[in-house]
Amino acid sequence: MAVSDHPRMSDVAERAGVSLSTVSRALRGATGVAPSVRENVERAAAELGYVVSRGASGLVTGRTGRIAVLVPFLQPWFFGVALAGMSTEMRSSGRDMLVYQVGDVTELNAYIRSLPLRSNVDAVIAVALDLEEGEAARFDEIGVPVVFCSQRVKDRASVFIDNTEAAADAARHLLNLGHARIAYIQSSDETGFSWASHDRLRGYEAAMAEAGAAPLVVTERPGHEGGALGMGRLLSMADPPTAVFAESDDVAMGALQVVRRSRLEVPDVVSVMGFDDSDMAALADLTTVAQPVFDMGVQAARLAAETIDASEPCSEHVRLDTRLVVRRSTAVPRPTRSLTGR
Amino acid sequence: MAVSDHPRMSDVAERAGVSLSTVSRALRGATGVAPSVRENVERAAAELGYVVSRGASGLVTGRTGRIAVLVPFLQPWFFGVALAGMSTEMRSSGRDMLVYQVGDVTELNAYIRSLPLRSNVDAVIAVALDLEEGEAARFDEIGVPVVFCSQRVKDRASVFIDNTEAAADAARHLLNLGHARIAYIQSSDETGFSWASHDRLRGYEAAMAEAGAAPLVVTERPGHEGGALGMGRLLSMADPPTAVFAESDDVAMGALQVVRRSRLEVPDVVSVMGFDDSDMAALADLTTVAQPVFDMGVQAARLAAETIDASEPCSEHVRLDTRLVVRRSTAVPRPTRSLTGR
DNA sequence: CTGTTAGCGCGTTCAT
DNA sequence: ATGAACGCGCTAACAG
Repeated sequence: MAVSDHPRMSDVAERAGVSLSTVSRALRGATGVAPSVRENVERAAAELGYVVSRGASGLVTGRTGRIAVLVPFLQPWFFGVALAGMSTEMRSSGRDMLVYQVGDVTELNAYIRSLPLRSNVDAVIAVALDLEEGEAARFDEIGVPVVFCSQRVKDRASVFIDNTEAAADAARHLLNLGHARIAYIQSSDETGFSWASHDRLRGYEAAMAEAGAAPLVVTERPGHEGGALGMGRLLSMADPPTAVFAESDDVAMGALQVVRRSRLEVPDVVSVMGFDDSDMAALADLTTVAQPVFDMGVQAARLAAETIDASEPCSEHVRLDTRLVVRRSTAVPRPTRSLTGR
Repeated sequence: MAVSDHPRMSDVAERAGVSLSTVSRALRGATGVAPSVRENVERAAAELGYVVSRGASGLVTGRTGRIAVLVPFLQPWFFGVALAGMSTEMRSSGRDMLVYQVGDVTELNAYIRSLPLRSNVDAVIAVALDLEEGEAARFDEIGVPVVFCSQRVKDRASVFIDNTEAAADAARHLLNLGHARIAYIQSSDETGFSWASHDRLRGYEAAMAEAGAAPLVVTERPGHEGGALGMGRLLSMADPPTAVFAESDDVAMGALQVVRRSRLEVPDVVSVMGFDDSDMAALADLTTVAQPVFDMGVQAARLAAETIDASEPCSEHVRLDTRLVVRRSTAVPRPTRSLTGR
């Protein structure tokens, strides 16, 4: 197979009338190159449409200029936003972003091992992989620094929010509005609960306990389908809750759908609160907890870049703030216990 | 700077008790390696956690095993799904996916040139970049085969749907239901219209003309905000339309929001049709045109892989089918011209 | 400030 | 079926 006919550094050198190493220095922005020469070289490179081969330079420097991002899914809003943040940060630091959809966490181990990471990327960012306490060790054998995004991992570089505190704030908001019967809808699949969900539940429970209110938790499948099912169960209880706090906006949307199809009014009959502030939340006028997903991506990429530049393991923890976004899906509770208030 | 301490191929060779070239052959699945030896080598590599350095092998083969994907945005549903399709296909063909968010198309040219594509990736997939007729030529100078996804480009490998025909089908569905006053909401920003939007408009117009109905087009900013504004304008007309066809689900969602906030019933008062079948559509019970976005990603990645393997330019066109997904946002028109029908 | 030289890790001849 | 030697394009250390 013939080697591709791309221009090489020697072509640029010839055109600029200098030596190979001068081109290398000039293009790399290294010091010790006369400004006029540098300009010449850059022009020659541009005219040839030349770009350095990262493969060749990485062979020497031991750096690839690439960061791998591992996501469980690509489709949900959350990952698109996080990737956008990372992309922005990596663009400014001149690094490239490799994206791998790892899918089911149960096959995570095997998949990670099959990935060409070691000596092919400088760092890995693992996004919302919901690892168990010890599972982070799986990343040790890939021989590349890892930054965790949207999950706090002990003694590892990670970027995260305080799900527990944020959920407690959200629950308190409902309590402060005067709600006493507040349900929490959480989701669970074959893999079990996500850590985020787990932490949010704890925050909800803490706030309820603090207020002397009895917790009411329903568990359904993930996504808006689960939200619809959960709300269905709540609406068929003897004493339906006046407010529902869903684990995520997606779950909340399912809950809202059921309420609206039943022609019950939100928030008159039942208040609904979500978590995420995804793009759907604004559309649906959903009160929710906003988490800075884009910024989490930025910070994760920044942490990765720092780790690479420092060439030593980093275990910095970056906790980002959440904020309650109050919209029209929450209000003071209905006065009576009848669903329609009539 | 010390070279990283990853295991090299020679380490595997030593451990397996064979030579370097045998390891290379075994790991690459080349012929001419005794089965027992191959097994030994693979075990040794696994034990060492060794993976081939693509940089080094690419230096020899001229192939990087990487495909770059260029997207204007990362956040919208569409791109996540398309990337998921590509990711799936690339995983099965053992290639890695580099993702670049190119952002504003106006700076596309400069950005593409700054990207380390030539001799760093084997192919480029450009997703929904909305290029003008001649703009595709910008990709020529990067010296890498390009596949266009979600845009038809003359004489270039591309994967796309027939937006015009799909939109005509959608409009015909509304006409067949008995609607005569059907509006189309399109979006436009500083960059102008997208090609998809443009093509859909043509389909709508053709279907309307065919039925002898007068077209009614409103143009607003992109996204659900534009949909809300557009619907506002339609609802304040002397003779509001009985059906609205939005350029996209996102726009349709904005339109739906306005209708619902006005306490007008969908589809009793006004039918609403979208385009995309995004995840929101199902949630909102929105009738829409489904386009196979995931499959478009798969096909684009497949085309890219074929082009690479054939090592010659490919200009195959892959047209994928759309289908109308009828939900509860469309129905026969209200009997009277009053908005509430009373 | 610039040029010369020696490898980086691997795939591919060509021997054996 | 296996091994030895060469070079892919580039950077780094050194010499000038």
